[in-house]
Amino acid sequence: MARPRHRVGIKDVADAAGVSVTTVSHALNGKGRLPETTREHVRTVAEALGYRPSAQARNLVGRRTGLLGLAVAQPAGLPFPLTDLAYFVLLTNAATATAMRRGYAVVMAPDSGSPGIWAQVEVDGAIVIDPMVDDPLVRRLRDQGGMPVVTTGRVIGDTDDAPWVDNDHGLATRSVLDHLAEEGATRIALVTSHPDTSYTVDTEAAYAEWCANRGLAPLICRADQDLSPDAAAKAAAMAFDAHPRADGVYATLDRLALATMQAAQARDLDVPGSVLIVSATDSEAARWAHPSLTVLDLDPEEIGRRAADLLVDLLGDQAPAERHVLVPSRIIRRGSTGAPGGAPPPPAGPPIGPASG
Amino acid sequence: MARPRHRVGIKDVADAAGVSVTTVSHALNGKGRLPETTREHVRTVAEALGYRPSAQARNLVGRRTGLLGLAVAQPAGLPFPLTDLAYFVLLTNAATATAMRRGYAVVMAPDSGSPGIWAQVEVDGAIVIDPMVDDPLVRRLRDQGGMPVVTTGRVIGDTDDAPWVDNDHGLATRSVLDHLAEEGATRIALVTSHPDTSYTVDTEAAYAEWCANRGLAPLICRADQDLSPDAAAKAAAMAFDAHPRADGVYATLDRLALATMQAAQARDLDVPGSVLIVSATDSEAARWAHPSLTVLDLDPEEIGRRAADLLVDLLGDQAPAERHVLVPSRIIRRGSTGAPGGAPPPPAGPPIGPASG
DNA sequence: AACCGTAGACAAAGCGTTTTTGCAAGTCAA
DNA sequence: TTGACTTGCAAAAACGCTTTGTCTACGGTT
Repeated sequence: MARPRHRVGIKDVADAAGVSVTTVSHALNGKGRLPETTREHVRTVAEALGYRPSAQARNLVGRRTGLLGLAVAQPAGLPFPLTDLAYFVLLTNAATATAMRRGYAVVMAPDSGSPGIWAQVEVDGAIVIDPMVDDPLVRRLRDQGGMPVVTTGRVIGDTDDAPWVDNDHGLATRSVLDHLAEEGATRIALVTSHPDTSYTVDTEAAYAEWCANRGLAPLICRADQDLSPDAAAKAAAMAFDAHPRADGVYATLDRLALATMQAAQARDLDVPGSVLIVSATDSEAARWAHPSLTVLDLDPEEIGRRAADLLVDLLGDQAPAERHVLVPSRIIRRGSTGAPGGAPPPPAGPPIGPASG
Repeated sequence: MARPRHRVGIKDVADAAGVSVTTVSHALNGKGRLPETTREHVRTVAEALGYRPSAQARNLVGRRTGLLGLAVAQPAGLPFPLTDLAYFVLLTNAATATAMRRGYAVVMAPDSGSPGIWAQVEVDGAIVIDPMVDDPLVRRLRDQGGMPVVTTGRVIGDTDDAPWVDNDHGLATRSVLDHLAEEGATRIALVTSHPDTSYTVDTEAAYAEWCANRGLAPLICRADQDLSPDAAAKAAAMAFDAHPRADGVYATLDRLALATMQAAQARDLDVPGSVLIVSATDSEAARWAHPSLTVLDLDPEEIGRRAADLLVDLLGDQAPAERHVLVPSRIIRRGSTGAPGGAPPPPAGPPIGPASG
């Protein structure tokens, strides 16, 4: 009751339970040899006292930091990641929550150049979002004490057993293309950025194969590296200045899809009347566009959760169930492929990819 | 050379320098009574050995966690903060970098309901972005061990000496309104969200006063709490369905400004020909819109930096220079107020607000 | 009866720092 | 010359946990 401000430590629990600190530690951590009765007793007392072990002390003895790094790969010079911000925020929040539940705090920072923030702070492991081909940040982090690094999206050029979490972009691409075809598109273009991440590579490959299977000529419009509005507009224009022009477009980023829509409308092509458009990422802007954009829901939250789980597994004693995780995605049909435009988002389609869990 | 894998600790430095660990600690931390020569010597040796003190051990003895919380106030139920994502990401990155430079890691999480993640993780202090009136999260954090909490934007209803970092939204509002008037607007409406954060309150107040000073009737269009596209559209519509209708609009959020532009264009009102629009926040979408939106650059990075600095000051021994920081903002003129539409963003106007630093 | 194995518990040794205390040697005033 | 400070450094005690090693009973074996 009149407890001193003194935070309750393992010693207090031991005293209250009439046992030694060793026993408390063992009981609470499932170590040592103790009868279940004692464990239960200690647990009860600890609970009653509101005991919460000090992360600092625990980390000190365990020679860990209790921190997980969360880095977003970021082309040099750009203030923003290329990844859509909403995607990134959802992923991040989910990863943070999961990591915390498992005893780790997440510290987040952009890549930002050579020495970088990541040389300063010590973390036990790291998650890198959307790494580039042969990503230097991933390499640096791995070198730095040989810590485990989980990537969301594969690192093209990496060894086979590097752990990752990803959507099945090949499968997703095929189902988007099927959807466009079903809705009547006969000449489908791919508007994408430079293929330097696994999802762009996978998407291009799946697109090329899909076209080949149907005897169609592929039309790939790549935007310049920097993804400026101009670059996006130029890439989008390619789809409509081609002969015959595209009547369906799959864009790998919402901003590319929006640029495509602008390009179409500038040419008096009605969306979805004359052109169907699908974006691979969802965003505020995609929902607000006129018409609203049909998108792929990549379930960034699940990606974040699984990445954090995988990383923590890797840090623990037992090996993780699987070093590679595929997260299913699904199409959200909106106005740009003819779904009835309206306020409440229409129900999502069936999941694409392996079942979750 | 053939050092064992053993990470270099304070003991190693002491041995190499031929002094005790006490001396090393004192020398490196500027404590104790040591001649400058000894300090210098120790520093040199430590540097040569690449010594980096263990944050865990340091925190353990200092009874701190070395963690700063970064929470974004988030209306219940919404997956996203109301704050623009880009604003939020820039602020966050800057705060993280600053905190790290000063020895703290930043863990970020959304508010997310009552018990919340913040009851789990222990932090030494926290930054809350854009708190609401009488924000419950701020209250909970303060109660929780009496930790210092810095807010970006004031908590309406808070005591006077609660520390905060903010833009001078009153000043900013006046300069936006002046800008609109200069460009020819005679009837300027304010499109805003419900006044439950300090910046909306300040903006409404400044707007009302500005109108009163000129004998103009104010026209405030408030969107519903949830800020859905529909709510935004409805608020925007008010500005043009009023009689006489608005020929200038200041919107307190980029999505409101975009909705306003859509509403105008739906009524065949040319922007900027017949209606001028300014948004209080910048974003990807604002830059991409047609015409691109004139916005206020709130300098979220500076806000993040100053908030982190203020919080760390508060945690340290010495009191911070000032408990309240005003960060200057500036207008970025773009197409929606008649700036020549084009690729390179036009040079920014003069700063609004007190000089930085 | 002497021996062994084991279940149950605990004391004590760290983990890598900071901080407190102590203690020589040197400096200065009386 | 003597006490009273000061200076420069080190030994040792935390900080709050985990882990290792040890010790005592006690039942079962030879």
